[in-house]
Amino acid sequence: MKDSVLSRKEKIIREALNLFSEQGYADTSTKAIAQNAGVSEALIFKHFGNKDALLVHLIKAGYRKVLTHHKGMMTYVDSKDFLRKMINLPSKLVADEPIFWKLQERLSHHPFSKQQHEQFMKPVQAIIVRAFKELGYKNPDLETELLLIVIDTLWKKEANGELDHAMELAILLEQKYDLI
Amino acid sequence: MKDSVLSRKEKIIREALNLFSEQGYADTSTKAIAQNAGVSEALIFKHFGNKDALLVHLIKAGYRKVLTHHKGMMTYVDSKDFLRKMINLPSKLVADEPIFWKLQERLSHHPFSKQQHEQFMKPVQAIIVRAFKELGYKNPDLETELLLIVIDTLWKKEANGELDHAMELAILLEQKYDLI
Amino acid sequence: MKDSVLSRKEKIIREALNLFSEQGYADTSTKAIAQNAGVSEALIFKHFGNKDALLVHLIKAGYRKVLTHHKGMMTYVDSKDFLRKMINLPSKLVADEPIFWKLQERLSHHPFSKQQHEQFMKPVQAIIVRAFKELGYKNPDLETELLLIVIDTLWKKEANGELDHAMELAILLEQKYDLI
Amino acid sequence: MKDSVLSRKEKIIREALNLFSEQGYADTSTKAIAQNAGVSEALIFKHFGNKDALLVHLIKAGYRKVLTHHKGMMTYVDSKDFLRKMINLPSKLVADEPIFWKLQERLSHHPFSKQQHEQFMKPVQAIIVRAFKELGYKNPDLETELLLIVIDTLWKKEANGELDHAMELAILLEQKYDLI
DNA sequence: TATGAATGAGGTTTCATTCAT
DNA sequence: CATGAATGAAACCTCATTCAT
Repeated sequence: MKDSVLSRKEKIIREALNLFSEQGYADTSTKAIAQNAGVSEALIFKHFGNKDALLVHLIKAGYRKVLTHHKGMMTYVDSKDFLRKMINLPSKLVADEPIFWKLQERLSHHPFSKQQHEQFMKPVQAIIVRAFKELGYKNPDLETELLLIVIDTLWKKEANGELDHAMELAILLEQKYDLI
Repeated sequence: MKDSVLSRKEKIIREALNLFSEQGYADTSTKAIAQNAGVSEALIFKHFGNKDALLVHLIKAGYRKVLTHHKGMMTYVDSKDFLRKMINLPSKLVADEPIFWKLQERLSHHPFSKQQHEQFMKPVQAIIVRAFKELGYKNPDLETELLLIVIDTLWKKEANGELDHAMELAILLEQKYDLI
Repeated sequence: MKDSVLSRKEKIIREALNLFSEQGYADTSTKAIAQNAGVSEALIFKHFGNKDALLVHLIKAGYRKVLTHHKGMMTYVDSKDFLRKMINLPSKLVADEPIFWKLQERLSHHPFSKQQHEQFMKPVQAIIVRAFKELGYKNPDLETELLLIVIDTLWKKEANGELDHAMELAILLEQKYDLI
Repeated sequence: MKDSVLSRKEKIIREALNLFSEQGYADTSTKAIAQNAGVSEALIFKHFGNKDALLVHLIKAGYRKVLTHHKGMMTYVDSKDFLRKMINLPSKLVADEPIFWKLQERLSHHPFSKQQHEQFMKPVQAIIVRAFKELGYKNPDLETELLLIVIDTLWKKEANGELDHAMELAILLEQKYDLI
């Protein structure tokens, strides 16, 4: 729609994101990206060097945006508040950058994608453990692992449009953890 | 080790399974499969027609084996017993056919893989709903959705060797659902 | 002419030799080779792996042929005889495998080409030194270096069709070294 | 070191000379030249039109410099003196413009390079013939051809750093032609 | 003068697949 | 049943070059 105000580089980024997230990395040719972006194939390589570097750029840029946007989201007020935030994080993240998270889900086996996601999630883990501890849970580490599993699937399904009752599920979880 | 007693076709199947599950479908060439199987590339096409049909064969065969092996697993004795079975299903499945489930996880976006998995899981869903109903849960559908989410991630992580405390997690879940 | 009796692989070899020797390695595309050989481009890679390996094959095969053909040429009867042989070697070599030596000249900067040629020439050097010693030359090493320089240019020019009086030059050299 | 006092055009010339002479013409991209020169790729085309014209410029400029520098070198005093000059020409030339002669050697198949070199050498040939005639050689033309062959290899090897005993060889040649 | 942005043409290589034997 | 020889199509990428600024 606002095609004309996007630079060619931005068009490439947009179409690469779209195609990678829909068809996967291997099944998206640089030619297809170029055509969808209305740009010469060579320009992709001028801007990003090679196909993999384009993907890496997408992922880096995505996490950068996510981090600046959700900085406040990670702040710890009290244990219950934090767990509530965690439970609702998937919906918020995906609502903000739906295509990026779809990409992240589809490419979860790409080494860089994997690494970045782990790096993004690592700090969270420790805080969840702390929260469960404060709330007197018997096995905070295991509780954390379980919650992270749920969260992990929540954003993946949501990004894929496979989650019909995201909000209800969040509420159910909040009840189960007695956060409400 | 028992290379010599495997037919050429079986060798192809074995190596295709290995490679697809490790590197994905698109990143595994028929040449690589043939080489690993010690077989001519052409033989793959004699036996399976084309690359996609080989994958379809793998998936069908996998689910066939799973179904015959775990028929009893699905039988409904009582609600608590069934939920317990469901919670422990991932570990059992993956223990039985680790590579198949790794494949299934890696190829979760392949249309046939997806379809087969849904078909495999559909019958279960209804029974879980029933179990939750019998146990007096307020929102059995939502509870089912949540449990299925957990189960889904359990087998995926387990198949990928990313689950360290599978058993403890199962026990934790059983406690949470008051099954123990 | 005898196109029909040449295998496709041999046709590739023949045309690669022709084109590389005429236009150089970098300026000869694999497509051009394939077209001249009446063969698909992919076949080049099936047979040789990559373009450089094709060149290496050409060079190796060339020296193999040269060595088997000129084994006797290198035998030492007496000093004068050997020097005479050396002086006439260029003409003989080029007469036998003109295109190969043209290739060798054009590609003298390619590392493998260079290496193979040095390896081919090294044994000769020592024997020439010995011959000059036996003939009482004051500085056999330097005399050898000079003779090798002449020989080196002789085959290069001859391979390039730039030597009009090869035989006369050989005779002149034989006179200068008092071999006649 | 004196980077700052070189104009951009001169930097291009310098780096093109370096790269062409080291890697050859086809294997040197205009991008590489621009990067080494710290200059935009487009500037090469502003200054020289196209890649080939840049090479032609290099060659022309090289011979121009060589000619102005070695004008006296070609003057004929007497036959022996001239032959002595010819024998020592390679060392002198290469000492003066080592990279240019390396370029000339590497690009000996480029039509313009070839043509210029022939044009540069042609006048010399006639004078060498005259010198050999004056010295009473039986076959002055053939003697000239041989001497030119030696000279040709001398500067090529010297330019390539493959000549260890240039001076000794020159002396040896002077002795052989009785010039000392 | 100098550049950054852009591209068409072409390069090498890989791929899934076919076919004669 | 099994293969070796062969290929068309397409992949990623590089190149010399142009043009607006």
